[in-house]
Amino acid sequence: MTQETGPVPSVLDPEHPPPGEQPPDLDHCREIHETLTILGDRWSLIIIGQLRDRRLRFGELQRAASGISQRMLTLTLRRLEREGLIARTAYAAVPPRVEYSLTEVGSALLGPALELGRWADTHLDTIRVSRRHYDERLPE
Amino acid sequence: MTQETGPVPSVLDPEHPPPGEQPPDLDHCREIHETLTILGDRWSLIIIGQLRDRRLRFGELQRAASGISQRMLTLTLRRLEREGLIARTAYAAVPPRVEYSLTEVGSALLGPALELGRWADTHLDTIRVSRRHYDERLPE
DNA sequence: CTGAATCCCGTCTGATACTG
DNA sequence: CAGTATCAGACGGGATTCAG
Repeated sequence: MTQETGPVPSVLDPEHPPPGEQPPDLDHCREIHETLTILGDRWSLIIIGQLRDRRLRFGELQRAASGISQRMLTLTLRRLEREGLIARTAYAAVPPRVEYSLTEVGSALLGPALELGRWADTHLDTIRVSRRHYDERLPE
Repeated sequence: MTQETGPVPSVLDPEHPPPGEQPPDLDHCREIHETLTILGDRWSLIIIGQLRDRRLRFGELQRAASGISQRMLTLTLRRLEREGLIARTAYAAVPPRVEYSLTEVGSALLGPALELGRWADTHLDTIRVSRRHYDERLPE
């Protein structure tokens, strides 16, 4: 997810806007898609996870999130900073030193992320099997 | 998220593969990214939400998920079926009648989705403000 | 060390038209 | 009704190069 092509539709009941009630019901959550737009990319959650318990410098982050390119690290950090999920601290020094840390909002995301992780742990194997079966049935 | 360009890195600690312990720790979850790849697109969660408590026909789904094109509905349903999150039942009749319903795995996703919804409800306003501030500061 | 700029490709998505 | 086929645009992400 990821492209923004029009107005964000409500995830679970696109027809009825959320009435602003307290318990987020599956029927009144226009925001889940917007949330997925925020961290549905390849790197956001990885970065957030790395920053979970300690602030890190740019280079540390790049090494920690193995495989990310300099470009994508920069872009992802900028966006997460813009959304207010991480904080950027630059020290006027030579060589440059920039540290990133989680904000409260960003930290609050760790819980839901864990929920997703549990679901994944429980069902991902089943899903992989399902894919294989599906692919084997079709080409016949 | 969305593109699959290489081996899926662990989300929260890409360097260390998950040792296969029970409590999914933020450090031992290689799967969250794979999960986000599954439902990080624009429509998957919308479809799943619509199927939460009742099976729906193709046309009903398209009307329920306002805005989705026939093409994207088809593609999304196929993928979700392949992952085993939804089940497709076709009735040999004229006119054709196809119904979609959640599988157990798909239903199990509703909980984590609600968690994300709560996070969104709590913090999304803050995030929107943060974006505005960020955009106002920069262009100066 | 921390980034910005550019080029390039694959994918996601929508619009439209056609079919059993 | 429930799709399939084709076209075209937007965006994500990597590689590489340059700069403060």
